[in-house]
Amino acid sequence: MTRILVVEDEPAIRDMIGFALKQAGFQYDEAGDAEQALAAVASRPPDLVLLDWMLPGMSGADLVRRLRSEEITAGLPIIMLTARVGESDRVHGLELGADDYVTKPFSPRELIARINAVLRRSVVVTGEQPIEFDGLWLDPVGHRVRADGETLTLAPTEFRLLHFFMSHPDRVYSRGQLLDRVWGRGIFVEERTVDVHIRRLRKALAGRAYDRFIQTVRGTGYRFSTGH
Amino acid sequence: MTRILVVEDEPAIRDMIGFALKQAGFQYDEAGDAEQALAAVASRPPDLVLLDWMLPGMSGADLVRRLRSEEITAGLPIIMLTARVGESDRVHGLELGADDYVTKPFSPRELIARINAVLRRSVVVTGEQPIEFDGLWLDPVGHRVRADGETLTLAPTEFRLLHFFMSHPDRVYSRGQLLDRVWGRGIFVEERTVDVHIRRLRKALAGRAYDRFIQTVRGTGYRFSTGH
DNA sequence: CAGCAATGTTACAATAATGTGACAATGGCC
DNA sequence: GGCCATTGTCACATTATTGTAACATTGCTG
Repeated sequence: MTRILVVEDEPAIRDMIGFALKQAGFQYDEAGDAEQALAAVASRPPDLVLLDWMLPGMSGADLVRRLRSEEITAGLPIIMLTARVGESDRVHGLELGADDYVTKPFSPRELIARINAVLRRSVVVTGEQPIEFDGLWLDPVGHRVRADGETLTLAPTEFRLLHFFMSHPDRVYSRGQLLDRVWGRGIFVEERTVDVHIRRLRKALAGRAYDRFIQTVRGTGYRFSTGH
Repeated sequence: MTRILVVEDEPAIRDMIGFALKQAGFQYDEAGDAEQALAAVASRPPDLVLLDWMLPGMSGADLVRRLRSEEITAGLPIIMLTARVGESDRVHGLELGADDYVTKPFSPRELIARINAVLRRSVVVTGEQPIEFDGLWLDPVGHRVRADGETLTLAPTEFRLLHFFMSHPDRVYSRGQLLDRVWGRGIFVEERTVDVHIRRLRKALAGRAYDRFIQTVRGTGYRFSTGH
């Protein structure tokens, strides 16, 4: 499932975009300014960023520069949203490293078309590094998990769940939060579904006793931690 | 600073391109025909070549072939400029070894975007050295594949697919990404087409059990890897 | 320890993703 | 022009995944 981060301060436009994205089958997160955007990117790297040129505080251009300068986010596909029409601005945005831009006003159809085009172009995932905890190793790029060198087979949701946990260790997440961040916003499923997937993930990790990393916090949620 | 060689016989188009390139911060050289282009490449190798399909004398296609056949220029990123719209020409250009093509008329923005995309991609491009994994051997220049010394016959698409995979092992690629990078951008085919070609490639490799190198990652795409 | 809420566990049916074979269109080649 | 290889697409088969419900177990509170 493709996840898109929408950085836009106008709630009306944000909603419109959100609706279009949902229609098109994308998951998405929202950010009202550059700071929120950076936080969102850090906590859960999206597959693509839709970025308004005009933002309160740090401008869209600054944000692009910032994202491009960081190793991890350097390859993140970015589409700029801009009301400006001057060629110099366009070139400017592209020079900074945006992969494409869409001029307001735009139709949802156009937006989706651009997104698909850029996504197809983009060179795989955000240059994510493998993560390891005590011999439990996960490679986001290769989509692989190893326990003490032995490859494990995980179903897609199990993989995403483990990936999320390993990216955010030592933190408790409620079922609702997990649904939001692993399943995606706007996905409507029972909260107990999380329990079942936790169970499945634990089962998959149980062979080498790595299931102990997935811990239940009664009354709150679940946590990934190498400690007890 | 990135240097681009523009091979185009029409002075008007050349100027337009030159202006766009300058605006975008590229340096560039110009050539009016294939001979000038070869001379320019020899004297001052560019980072990328923008090449008109229709040239007086040696055609653009011939020039691509020529550049690809020379050791030093074999990996040079090439973008074709073409007025033709026929699907067969596109395939042709990409088969010959162009990295992308832009159909006239094009906007400066589009051109720059394509250039940036190709440049970003080409950084990772592996040379024209033969690649081998556990007895599966592929020669990009000779267009040859051997399994334990025995030559395999692959259809062109199968070969490109395998070549791409072997150049990027242990990474998962979505169907869309494979279409972009093996078929070429702007080629519009069903994503399921990838499945069929994967199947054909596996079949071709199955004799020596090398089909296990092509792995399905459910919900995501495919991966080439010698491991399981 | 009873009673209750939260979580673990299992089974299952619906759905989604992928594998597979066939076919028609296309273009190269003689 | 006729033959052949290649290719994209479809229809259908097969398999994996997923959400849910139902029941079991655990742990807490008084």
